[in-house]
Amino acid sequence: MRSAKDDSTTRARIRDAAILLIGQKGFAATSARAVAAEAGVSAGLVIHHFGGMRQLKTACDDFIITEVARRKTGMSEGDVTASLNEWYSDLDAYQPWLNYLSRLFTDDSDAGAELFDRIVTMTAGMLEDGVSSQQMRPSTDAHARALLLVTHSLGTLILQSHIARSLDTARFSLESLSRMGNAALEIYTDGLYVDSGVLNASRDAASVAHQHQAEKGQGSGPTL
Amino acid sequence: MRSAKDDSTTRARIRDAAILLIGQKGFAATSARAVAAEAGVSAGLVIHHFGGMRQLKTACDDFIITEVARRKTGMSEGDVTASLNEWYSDLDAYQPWLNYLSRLFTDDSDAGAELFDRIVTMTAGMLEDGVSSQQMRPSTDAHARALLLVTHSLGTLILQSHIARSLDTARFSLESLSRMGNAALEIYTDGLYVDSGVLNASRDAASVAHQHQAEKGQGSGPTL
DNA sequence: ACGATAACTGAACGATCGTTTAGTTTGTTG
DNA sequence: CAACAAACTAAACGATCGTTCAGTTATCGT
Repeated sequence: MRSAKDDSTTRARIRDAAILLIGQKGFAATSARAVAAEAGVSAGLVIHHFGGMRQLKTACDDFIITEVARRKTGMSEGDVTASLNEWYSDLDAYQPWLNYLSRLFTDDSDAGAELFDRIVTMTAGMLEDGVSSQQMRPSTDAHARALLLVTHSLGTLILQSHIARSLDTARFSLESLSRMGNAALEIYTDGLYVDSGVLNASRDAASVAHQHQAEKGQGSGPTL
Repeated sequence: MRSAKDDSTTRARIRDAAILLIGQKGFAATSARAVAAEAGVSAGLVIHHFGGMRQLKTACDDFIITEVARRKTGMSEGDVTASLNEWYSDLDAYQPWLNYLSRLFTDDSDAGAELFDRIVTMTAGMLEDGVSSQQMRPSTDAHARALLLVTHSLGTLILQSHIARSLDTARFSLESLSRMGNAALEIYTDGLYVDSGVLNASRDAASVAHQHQAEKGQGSGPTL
């Protein structure tokens, strides 16, 4: 169930300790000494192996990004969604990685930006396939739709602690994943509104060339 | 266009400087001296007015939460969504507050948790109203649906920098808000899938009592 | 005008930060 | 076993952290 790169070298232990702590507290709140203690080594060794805290951070970024883009079996090598599903299926083992991944998108690093864009591109491709195979409805703004779906997915990743608390389950529990997934599928299948009143109102408002910005904002209602 | 609490006391200047910097870099990466420099005062004065950095943080939390729950005109006093729409309509002025708000939800503070739960409760009420007035479709899991919509909304808030980059606009630009809002309304109105095949498959998989967790994960497809 | 009170500064304190350095242990290779 | 390289530790360095403190400036009621 573990990854093939499960090496037990000291360097790997330090890297894993850093991923754990950065995922929990964030990079700025993670000291070299704390990483060393977690890995059971001295502080100097952390710097000796990575050259510095900044390099350790990028090493962790690279590791996580490589892992998120890797699939053991079959599939195309860049399938990020499949990787995340695999991670979701063995939550205890992968939770530190999921935590780190969240941080990657919220402290706006270059690595996080590249990964985000790659996921958007991949999602756009999946939507294209879905539309051309007539399983999904086309959008008037395919790029925005892909971006929206990625935002929704990563939003549930980043806000996992709030979701778990609100549902009174553990983080990334099967129950919360199932309930949130079904709620999403309901909307993705039947929509939320019974008719297209709100959508039309929004399009009308937009075509009047936003005289009053506030109006459009209010019109979006639950969209926020 | 400014808030009524636009006081120019030194204490308020320090608090605003802290909100700006914490919103930009995060609390752990914001020093008392940096806040002091931004406010144009000495470092000691920051501590003198707030008693310490931790108290300054909670003062900022309280300020933001009070502001987000406050409406100048008319509406019920706890309307968070309306406040956010107001903020969205004057983006240059409110951007520091939006940044700080994002941090509130990502460094899992108690204040952020309380605000999140309040937004969920409020959204659940809006959904109830929408259903009972026959404007929205009912859900088999109303709580999960409210939680999902809040997650989506706050996701677009937290991931704003990625959204702006992907759309090649400024953060919280009108163009990006409009495109993302319409993409969301499309899905909320017509759904994403042309039929209920995926939804049914997911429900079938769930009823088999998750023998293989991986299957359900895969079944959710673009839901991630 | 004057004492009291609050606002405010600049220097200093101890703690902790990332990093360096010197020296020790460990492992490999002849 | 000798010799060299890598792994590793403990101590120390300078920088910066939050906070304290002594002293100065401004504010204000009487």
